[in-house]
Amino acid sequence: MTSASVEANQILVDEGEPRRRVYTLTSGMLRLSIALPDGRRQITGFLVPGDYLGLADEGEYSQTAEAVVASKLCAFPVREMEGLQDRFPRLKDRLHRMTRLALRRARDSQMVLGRLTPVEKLASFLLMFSARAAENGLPDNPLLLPMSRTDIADYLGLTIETVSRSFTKLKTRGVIRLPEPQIVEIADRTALEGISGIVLHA
Amino acid sequence: MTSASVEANQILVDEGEPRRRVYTLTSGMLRLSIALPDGRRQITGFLVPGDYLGLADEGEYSQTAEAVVASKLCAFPVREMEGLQDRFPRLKDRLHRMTRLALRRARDSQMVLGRLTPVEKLASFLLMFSARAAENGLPDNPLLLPMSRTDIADYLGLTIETVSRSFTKLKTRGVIRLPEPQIVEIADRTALEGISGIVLHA
DNA sequence: TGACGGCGTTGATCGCGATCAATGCGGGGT
DNA sequence: ACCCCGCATTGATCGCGATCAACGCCGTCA
Repeated sequence: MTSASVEANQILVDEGEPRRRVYTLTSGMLRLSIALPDGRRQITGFLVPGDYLGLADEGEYSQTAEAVVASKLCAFPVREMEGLQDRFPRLKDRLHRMTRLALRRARDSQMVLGRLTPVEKLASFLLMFSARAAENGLPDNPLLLPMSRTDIADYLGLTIETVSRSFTKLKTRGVIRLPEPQIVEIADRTALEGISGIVLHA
Repeated sequence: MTSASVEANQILVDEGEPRRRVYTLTSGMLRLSIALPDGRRQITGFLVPGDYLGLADEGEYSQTAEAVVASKLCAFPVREMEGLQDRFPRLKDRLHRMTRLALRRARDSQMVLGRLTPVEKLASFLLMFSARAAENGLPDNPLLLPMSRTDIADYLGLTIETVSRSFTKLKTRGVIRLPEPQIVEIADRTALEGISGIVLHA
């Protein structure tokens, strides 16, 4: 078990690279993405402290992991992991539980990507992020979004312009305030929940 | 352990219902879906024999499972499952492995939903289905699609009209043939792969 | 046998989100 | 101080996919 740290926008693991380690994020934030040959990109999720990286993969990583902000991690060589899991069944259960949670979140994301309108997508994104911030003991109302508009767009299947316009719509409706582009104040959580129309797995 | 069977379009488990059993599909096909209050629906996946139902959930089912065609399953009460997993570590590993595969597939689906065009979506859907049919020892070239256009639309985040037009486009380009709406003959697999632009987890 | 209803396809039109473009703002470097 | 450059926002326009609508086909049932 070794520790690792990455700076903002640095790549930690690359899609297709052999899966040698599993990581736990201890601080910061990562984004996981898949890219198409022509440059289109889909962000499949953001990792916050306590989340794992590389759990579901087999053979090689199926996603690229980059730091959104400077981050620290613990790295476990996959060989050691197997031994560890045998010696500590509780660890094995924990990893399995985290994988199942990741799957429930991915299913939520399928719903968001496939069937919500841009404003609904953004509303559900903000609520999910607020819930996850609260879970990590971070402020959940003046909410800090460390990622760029481009990242949000690539997560929600939109363009940055549409993301920006959706922020403006929520602001105009009085549902949120945006003192700074990265700081979201949820003015009316109930309204936001009504707009999102969906309850996501925290 | 008991067995169960459902007829076409019959609901097996409903979103929100307490999770009392885990199932394995032994024959037929299921669709898993999430619904919004206003009726919008997202199909998150199709289950083929060998797949499990309810693995990722905790407390209650997060998705509705319906039969696409008449199907048979084995049902395991979750209580027994825990005991079984302790007595048969191989079973536990198998369930974990299936969950991880389901997660990789869900991530692929996020990419498809968020960033592909309708024709690309359909191409990748057909390739994935062909691969899974082959895995199950079913014919993978004159490919049988047991689900309706509505199901395909709700899986790909499109309308039935757009799905139908995308079929027509692939047909016009000579990539597939459609002797019947439910039978797809892949005339040029390489071209289809080029259109899809993505390699999905089988 | 004819009427009906479900399903898939095709056509016509609309409107939302993508695209193209310009502007503003703030931070960093020389 | 100045000039960039990256990022977010806003405006103008385009075009793709949704929507509205009609039709054909093939079951089932009386």
